[in-house]
Order: sequence, then C-alpha cells, then structure tokens
Amino acid sequence: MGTVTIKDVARRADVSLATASRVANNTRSVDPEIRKRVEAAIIELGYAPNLMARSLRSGRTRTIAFEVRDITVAPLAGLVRTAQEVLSRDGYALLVTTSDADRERELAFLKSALQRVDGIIVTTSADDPEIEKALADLDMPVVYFDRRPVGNNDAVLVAHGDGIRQAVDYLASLGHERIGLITGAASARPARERLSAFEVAMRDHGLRPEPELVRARSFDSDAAFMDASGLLSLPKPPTALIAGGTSVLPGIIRAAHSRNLSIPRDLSVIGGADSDLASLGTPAFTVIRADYGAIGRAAAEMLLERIGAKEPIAPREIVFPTELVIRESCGAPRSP
Amino acid sequence: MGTVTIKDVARRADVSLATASRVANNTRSVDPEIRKRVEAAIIELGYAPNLMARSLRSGRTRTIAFEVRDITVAPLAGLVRTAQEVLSRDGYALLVTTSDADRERELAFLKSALQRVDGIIVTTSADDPEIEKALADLDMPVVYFDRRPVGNNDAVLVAHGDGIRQAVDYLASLGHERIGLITGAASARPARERLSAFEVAMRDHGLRPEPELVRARSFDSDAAFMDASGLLSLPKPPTALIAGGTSVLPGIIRAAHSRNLSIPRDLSVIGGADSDLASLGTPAFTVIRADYGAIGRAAAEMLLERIGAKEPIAPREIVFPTELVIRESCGAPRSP
DNA sequence: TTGTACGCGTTATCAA
DNA sequence: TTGATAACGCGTACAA
Repeated sequence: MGTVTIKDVARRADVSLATASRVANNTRSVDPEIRKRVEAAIIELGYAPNLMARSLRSGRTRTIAFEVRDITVAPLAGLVRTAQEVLSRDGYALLVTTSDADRERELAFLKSALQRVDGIIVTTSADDPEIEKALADLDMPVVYFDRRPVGNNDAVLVAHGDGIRQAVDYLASLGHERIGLITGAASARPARERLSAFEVAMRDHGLRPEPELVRARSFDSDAAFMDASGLLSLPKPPTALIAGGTSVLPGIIRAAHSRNLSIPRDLSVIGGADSDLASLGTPAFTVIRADYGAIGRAAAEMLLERIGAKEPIAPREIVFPTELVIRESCGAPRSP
Repeated sequence: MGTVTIKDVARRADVSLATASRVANNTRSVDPEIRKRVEAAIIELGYAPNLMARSLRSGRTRTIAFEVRDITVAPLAGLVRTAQEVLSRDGYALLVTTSDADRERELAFLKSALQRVDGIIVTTSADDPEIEKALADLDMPVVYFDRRPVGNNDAVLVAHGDGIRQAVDYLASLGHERIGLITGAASARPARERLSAFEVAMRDHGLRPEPELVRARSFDSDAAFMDASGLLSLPKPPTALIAGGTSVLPGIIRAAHSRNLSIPRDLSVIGGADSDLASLGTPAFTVIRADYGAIGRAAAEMLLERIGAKEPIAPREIVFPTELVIRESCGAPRSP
C-alpha cells in the first residue's frame, strides 16, 4: 500500500498542508466547513500520521521503556502487564528489557532507550553509582520500583519491612525464637529493608536476631536452596524460615524435602510472595502478599502524569502495603 | 546536553555531511586519512546517530513487536525473555503487548506496530480471519507461535499432539480407561492439536474417547477449575485428568482439593507444562514439558534472518518436541 | 483563519 | 573518492 501522507490529505481536501495538519492535530481553530472536508479526506484515504516523522519533529516517541530484572518472575510480569494496560490506553507502546541485574546490559539498555522513549520504569534496585548517574543524565522521567528515586522523579515501593514485621510477629506468637531469614543482597533496597526490619522486630519480641540465621545473598531459587540447606544443617537450626523474595520459597521447599523435613511439623515457613505453589502446595503456604498489579498501574500513571505535566512536579513516593496471608505452613516450634 | 548531530561531526572533521555519514555507516570507501579524522571527531564529540531520523529515512526501526496472550503465564514469559536476549544482541529493541486474546486489542496493537517495528512475533493463536488479514496486510515479517503461518512467514510450534499422545500412552499403561482432557478453545491450534491427538491415542489403545470427558473451553485457571469440578461430579467420573495448558493444572488441583480427592490415589493428573507448582507440589506432578526458552530463541532468530534476507525465504516451520516428565501424580486407577 | 516555507537528522542520488 | 542537495513526513513560525 502506498503510504498516505498528510500531503495527500491536503490535496484531496484542497487545502494547504498546514491546515490539514491543524485538523489532524486539533490545534488552532479551523473553519468548521474546511475541517469537515479535511476530516472526510482523512477517513477516505485512511490517513495515519507517520510516527517516526512526528517523533523526529517533536522529540517525543509515545513509547515507554520498562527495565525489569527478570520477566519470568511472576510478580514482575504482573507489574509489566498492568503498566502496559495503562500505557496502551493512552496510546503508548511499551519497550521491555530483561536485565538480569547485569550492569553492562542495564547501561546498554539505558543508552538505547534514551532515543527511543519518553520515560522509563526501572525495577532493578541494586545501588550502583554508575547506573544512577546514567539515569540522572537521561534527563527524562523515571519511575523507580522498590528503590529510592534519584533526581526529580517518582517511586513505587513495597513495604517489605512491614511484611517482615508481620511475619516475625506471627512466628513469635506461635512461640518461635530461632527464626531464619533468606533474602537477596543488601545492595538492593528490598533486601535492606527486610534485614533491618527483621532485626528490629526480633528485638521487639525480646529475641536475638542471630547473624548465623540470616542469609542475604541472592533472590535466586538455587541460591536460596543452598542457603536454606546451610541453615538447616546448623547445629542449632532455625525452627522457622522467612523467604525474603519471590523465588526463595521454592528453594526452601527443596531444601526441606531433601532433608525429609515436614512443614510445618519440623519447620515453619513463610513465603515472600503469593503464587500457585504457595496457595496450592502442601501445605498451603502462609505468605507476605502485595498487590503488584496495583503497583504497575500506579507506576505507569505517575510516569504519564510527569510526562504530560507542564509545571514541574515534586518527587513522589507511593508505598504499597503488605498483607500476611495465613495458611498452613506455620505451627508451634518443635519441642527441642 | 545539546544533541550532537552528524553535521557537527562533519564540521569538526572538516568534511562534508555525506562523507561523515559514509564513515559512520561504513558505506562506500573513504580515504583512509579522512576516515581517521572523522572517526576521531565521532569519538571526541560522542556522536550517536538519531534513531528517529534514521528510521524516517530508512523505514526501519530496529525494533520488534512481541504480541503475547498473557505475559504472566510463565512459559510465555520465558519465550519473551529468550527472544529478547537474541534480539538485543543484534541491537533490536522489543515492544511487548499483552493482548489477553482480545480481538480489539490485538487489532489496535497491529495497527500501532505497523509503524514502529520491523517484524512481529505473535503468540495469540486463535483463528480469526480479520486478524489474519491484518497480519497479512502488514507486509512485514511475522513469526507465529503455535499457529500455522499466514503468507510468506515462519512458525515455531510445540508438538502438543505428541505431548497428549505421551500422556495417554502413559495413563493407559497404568490401566486407565476413563481419561479426561481439559484444554482451551478449539479455535486455537494448541487445543485443536490436543483434541485430535487425544482421540487418536485413545482409539489406538482400544479406548473410547468419551465426549463427556473432554472440555475445550478456555486456558484460564478458573475455567479449568469449573471444568474439572464438572468432570469429577459426573456419575462415572474420569480416573485420570490431563491438563492441556499451563494454567489448567492449578484449576484441577483446586477442584480435587475441594472434593477431598487425593492425587494419585483417587485421581491421576498430568500437567500441561512444568512449573514450580508441578515440581514442588504434593505430589510432584507428572507433566508434559517443552523447552520454551529454545522456542523463543528460534523465533527471534528466524525473524532476524528474514528481516535481513536479500532473497525471499520460503516459509519455515520448526516443531519443538515435548517430553513427559514422570513424577508422582499418576497411579493405577482406583478399583471401581 | 489560511498558506508558505523551513528545519528536525539522516541517507542516497548525482555530479564533479 | 568527495560534496552539494534532495527527499523522508511532519509541525509550526511567520506572513498574509
């Protein structure tokens, strides 16, 4: 099909290029009758503005980039899904990159994004001065997920600390004293929040947070398996384990199975996010839940607001609550 | 930062615009010394070509669109993940859309993609003349997932039929005769393949595929729950259930739980894809597995080949095998 | 209110 | 081999 341009529309409606453009963009006022004529031409010819030409002119691309650590992690996929719903409603396309938290790939992505998008949503939350600088240099709106915003930007955050507190409260109420925590590296906010909340919550219950019962290394399932195995083979193993991250629960379950430990009889377990495995596994797992769909929506909405704003907007942070969904994976500690 | 254009490079190197462009694009031959000078200027100024201008000129965007039914379905997310790895290696960005198999959204997406991308990967596999037409009209390379290609295009397919055959063979070998199948609507190839393979496989074992034991409605987990509940409340319920789709297994498990049926004692179950729930649930579930990562890679590679091809390429289809991973969710049928 | 003309940054064509 | 120049399609400043 020979592409139809605004020129064709103008010719067909027998008006100038400029007038046709004005009608197409609803800018300035145009004589009602002429407007009718142009609109008819647009429809007849099936005119659609050339996005690249428009972007070149305006500097806007109507595209958003979403940098996600790993799209196969269900809550993150949920984030992408709802963000995309919101964005497409406003005619924005969504560019997705899985970075695997790899610095080089993140930097390459940011570089390529610069020209392609009007704004960015970032989920990789490790602190890294170089990446922070790259993001700051971008000079475009950024929404941070689970990370303090850099520069004049927004953030959507999960109250991971509250989640851990809820979990510790619950376990303590069941009588647990040796509680273990497995989470990601402390260089990222989610793990950091969990670690410090863990410590405070334990103390509040008059318990000593034993350093040997805490592992903060990786959100990866295999790493969690090894961490859990290590904890469970301690001379004095924990009686309860909290998963500080989505993929940690599978690792803990594998470790428990491999040692023939029964949950919750031998070990109480709290998952870091809800999932099919958590709700339908045996036992059904008590989990720390957050509404990732709502977070994705909020991130997209904040970004669009900021992109469309005439006046500068002060940095905003929205903290989303966690909820402890109590199921059957926790019981009283086994008598020593 | 004041954008640096090729004009600036030309001025700095004291050459014409054209020459600078030639060096930047490595097109035509350029005097070695001049080339040196221009390259130096490019580096000094930190020149990066403007993608929009380049796209406007060339008609290429170095972007691929990936239309996925639901990004939160793990195997599909895996597809996106590996496809993106391959694409980004070649400098391509990836536009992702979750369509929810909604016709309107798919059509809108295709329309918006037309201008934004050089090629498309499509996973929604329902037959729909209007969408097929839209895809054909697109006049750009398309790779179809789990669907016969339309026009001069490629497809990556899962051997769903083989998977069902493997499942039926296995269940028959355990002595099952009343085997049920729950899968999606037959308007999509994956379900269609499963249904016909099911019928053939059953007959091959001298069994009658009872229509009342087959449900082909939706891949959705809630729908699967209702379908499974219906089957299990039949006067003569099935002794084994095959999940023909990723999200069907959770539905079946819920239905079994709600009726206090024990797997595999009261009911044998085979999952439609591997997952945390399948491998770590109780019992561990026998599943039909496929390598979705490999499929995503293949799809991306075929698309890039076709985009870069000078000569027309004949339509290709790659069929990926399934493997029955035997675990503990199947046993002999309960004596009637 | 309308039209003319320019520039956004590239790449490609055509002479020199 | 190099350089001037014309598009690509659009939006808008400026003039009418």
